[in-house]
This record gives sequence, structure tokens and C-alpha cells, in this order.
Amino acid sequence: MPEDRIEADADVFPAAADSRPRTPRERARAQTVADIVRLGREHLAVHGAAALSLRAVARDLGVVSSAVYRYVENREELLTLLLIDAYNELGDEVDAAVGAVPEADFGGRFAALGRAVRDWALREPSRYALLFGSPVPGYQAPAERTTGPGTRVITALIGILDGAFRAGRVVATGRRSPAVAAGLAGDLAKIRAEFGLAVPDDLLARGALAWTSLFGAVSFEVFGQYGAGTFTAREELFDHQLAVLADVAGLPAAGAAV
Amino acid sequence: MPEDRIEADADVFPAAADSRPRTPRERARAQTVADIVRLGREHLAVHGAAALSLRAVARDLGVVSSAVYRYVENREELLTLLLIDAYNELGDEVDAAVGAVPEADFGGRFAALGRAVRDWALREPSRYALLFGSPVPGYQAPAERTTGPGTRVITALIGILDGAFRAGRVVATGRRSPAVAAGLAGDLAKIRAEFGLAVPDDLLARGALAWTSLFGAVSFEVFGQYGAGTFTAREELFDHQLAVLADVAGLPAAGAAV
DNA sequence: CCTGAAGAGAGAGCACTGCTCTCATATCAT
DNA sequence: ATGATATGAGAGCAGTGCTCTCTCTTCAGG
Repeated sequence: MPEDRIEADADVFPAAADSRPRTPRERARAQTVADIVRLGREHLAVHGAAALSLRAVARDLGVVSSAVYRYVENREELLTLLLIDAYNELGDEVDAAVGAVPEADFGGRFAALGRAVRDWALREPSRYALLFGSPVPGYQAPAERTTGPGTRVITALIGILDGAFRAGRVVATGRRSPAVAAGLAGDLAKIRAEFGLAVPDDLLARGALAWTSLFGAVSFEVFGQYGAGTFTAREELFDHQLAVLADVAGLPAAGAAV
Repeated sequence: MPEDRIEADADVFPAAADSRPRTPRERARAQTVADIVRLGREHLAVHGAAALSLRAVARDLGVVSSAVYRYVENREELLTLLLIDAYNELGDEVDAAVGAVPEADFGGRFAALGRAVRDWALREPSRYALLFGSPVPGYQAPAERTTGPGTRVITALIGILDGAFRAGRVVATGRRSPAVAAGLAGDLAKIRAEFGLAVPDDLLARGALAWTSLFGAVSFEVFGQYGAGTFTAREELFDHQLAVLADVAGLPAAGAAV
């Protein structure tokens, strides 16, 4: 388990992922960084991102505050590590949930993806907020380290949509399909080329809507934007929203005959 | 203009809205509170909610830090005032945008509502984040003061949907209308009773989806969840999303014949 | 008009934060 | 064994929210 822990956290450093720590000192250092991330994750989960304190982490680590700066450049650096850590945990859970549904059940895979996101978000509201809530002011996540793990969910979603389209399982969407303007069409063409997709413009734009809508629904629930007692059957509401969104994206119903 | 300022900020205190300050001292006090809110709004807009500092506001006010505690109980209280202030500004802009479209143009009113939300959010990202981003940790907005202004947008949206339904202008939605589970149906019935609505369950649930999806799309854009160069034609993307969402909610196209 | 109460501001202080600097010690490679 | 390096401790600075006390001003009632 501790070995797993180290490996998992080693993924946080893409450059160091291939060079395993060899000397005892390097091993100890890697372990300390892993401990800092673990403690930071706990503080983050309990108190939220804004209250994440390097001094508190140092106390829990049994070390004086200045010592943690040997391992973490500053507070932002730790936030970045926790950002990557959370993105990867969410990505792992989404991948597992999607992978547990037959590949040809596109509607079921979409529903599994959505439910995995919601389940993780409700279980880890503070970490979800770090990923999808207000950006921490003055903090800009370094794109070269976060785009990889940060795009795992949308990559999985695109895979489902494109797979359904290639399998000829995308049903004609609602009556009214708004025209795709020229500029947007250019963006979509770039995305299609980058991911090697086959889906046409309108469907791709609808996929983007399903993407943002999924996180909109989850954020409303996690951030308490629904009133206090407005929706008591939140799981049913979410499932309804997922079903409508699947339809919007042209996906067949979950479990539909292959 | 300063008079307007005072009146606008007086709305922040529902209890005091009817009792105008009479004595000079009360007038001075109201003015000071208004100044604090104004300075807080500026700090909030520039530095974000987490960096909002009462000491900094006090400095800008030309007063020692402890003095502001005569007017504002604590930092949370100021955040609550700014929350109400922002909710009302957003509500005003949405109401104005919706009101500028003919009442029978339900699709147009929906589009105007969505664009007003997006425009305000892009213009005031920090204040939008305070309303719809991660909740400030340890801070729970007092419902009795914020629910009123906080529900203006959804109230306007519900008005459009219900109006369209009552006018018989709601078109049959997409092929697949997922069943509404029992618990969700109960929640929807309560909402229908509370607002005196006529829309049936499925349509009401779709309205909730349009609601959360609208803010999901706006949040993605404001919070930078889209990649850096993924979407360059963001207004076109948003308009496309709005059009699909209108269709999801059963609304006719904007400007459709009355 | 005078006086006492209440309002308002100043200042000191406490506990906390991020972060830097210096100094001493422990560890490692040569 | 030795010299370089990694690590931790401690002090310190500037900032934060918030409280307490002390003084001065303003106002209302006699």
C-alpha cells in the first residue's frame, strides 16, 4: 500500500516518473513529498483550498514550517500537486466506471461517466471545488503539468461520442439543430483533427454542451446552488438530467440493444 | 448619483429599506457602510473573494482597521453584503435584458436571459465566482438574506417557461422523454405549487437542466475550464449552446412568429 | 444650555499566515 | 576521512482577522 502510494504520487512529477529514486536520500525525499501531498489532501478535504496552510501541514508532519519549503516551492506548488492528484483520482474513477460497461453500450457508458463524476464530487467536495470551482485568486495552474490529467474526463467523453458515431449508433437529434457558425466550425475542425474524430460539427458542439452541462449540474449540487429543500430526490434529478443530456448528444438509451 | 448609490446599497438591508436615515449621524453611518461595500466591491472585483481584506478596505477608507468593525460585524458579514449586492446587480441586468424582448417571444427572452448572465459574468468574473463558484470555506450565506436576491434569475427563467407553456407555444420536445421518478415528481409538484406553475413534470425537470446547464457553460468559460485555445469563437459556441438548451426546454426559436 | 449616554475612531495586542534568511547538523559521494 | 550537499531549526518580516481599551465627538433629554 505505501508502495502504491509512492507510485501514485510519483505520477505527479511527469519528468521524474521514469527515474525511480535510487539512493536512500532520494527515497526519503520522495517519501516526504508524498507525505506532504497526503497531508495536504487531508487538509484540503477538510478545510478547503483557501484554508490550506503550509504551516499546518508542517505541524502534522512534525516539522518546523520552514522545512517544508525544502520540498515544495510555495503554497501554489502544493496546490498544483493536489490539483494533479485530484484530477488523476477523478480520471481513474471515471475510467473504471466507463470500462465496467460494455463498449457498445454507449448510453450506458455516458451514464456511468456522469455518475462517476457526481459520486466523486459529492465524496470530495473540496477537491472538486479546487478543480471546477472558482479559480484560486492569483494562482494560475501551470498548463504543461495539469492539462494532461485535467483532460481525462473530456477525453473519455469524446471517446464515447465518437465511438457511438462510428458505430452508426447516433440517432438523429431533436428536430431543431441550430446552425454552426463559421468561427465555431473552425474550432470544432481543429478539435476533430487533434483527436482524430469522425463526428460532425453539430454533434461535436452538442457534446461540448453535454460536457459543460454535466459539470454544471454537479457543481450546482456540490456548491449548494439549489435551495435547501428544493430538490430532495437529487439522484433522480441527476439521472433525469443525464438521460436528457444523452439524448441531446445523440446517444442511445443506456442498455440499448447492441 | 451618490443618492442613487445610497439607495442601491440600502437594498442590502431589507429591514432598513423602509426607514430612511433621519439624523445626521444615521446618514453618516449609512454612507460609511455604503462606502465600505463600494470599496469591498472594488477589492473583490480586482483581487477575488479569498483576498478580500478588511484591513485593506479600512486603509482605502482612510481609517484604522478596527474602525470598520463598527460597521461590519466581520469579514463574512461583508462577504454577505457583497453577495447580495452582486445577486441584485445580476438580477437587474437579467430583468432588463428579458424585459427588452417582446413578452410573446419566449425563445428570444430565454436567449436574452442567458446572454445577460454570460455578459455580466465575463465582466465581473470575481463577483460571479463569489455567487456561483466554490463556496467560501467555513462561510455559509445566511439564507434569510440571500435567497431573495439569489433566486431572481431562476424566477425569471421559470416565468419564461411557464409563460410559453400557458401560451401553448411549447413544442413537443425531443423523441425521448425520460420518465420522471416518484421522488423527483414530488419535488417538482412542490415547486409547481410554490410558484403557481402549469408546466408538467418532464418540462419542469428540463427547465432545471437548462438552468444548471446555462451556468455550467458560463462557469466553464469564466473559470477557464475550456483549454487555452480550444474555443476561440466562444460567443458562437455559447449561442449554439443556448439554442440547443432552448430546444431542450421546449421553447420556440428566438424571434419565432407570435 | 449642560450633561450624560452613545457612537466613533485610534492604538495596542494576540494568534495566525506565507515566506526568507542564517546557522547547525546529518548524510552522501569521492 | 573529507568536503559538498541536503536537511531541519529558529528567528524574523509583513500581512491577516479580530478584540480590547482608551479617548474624543456627537447627540438627546432635562
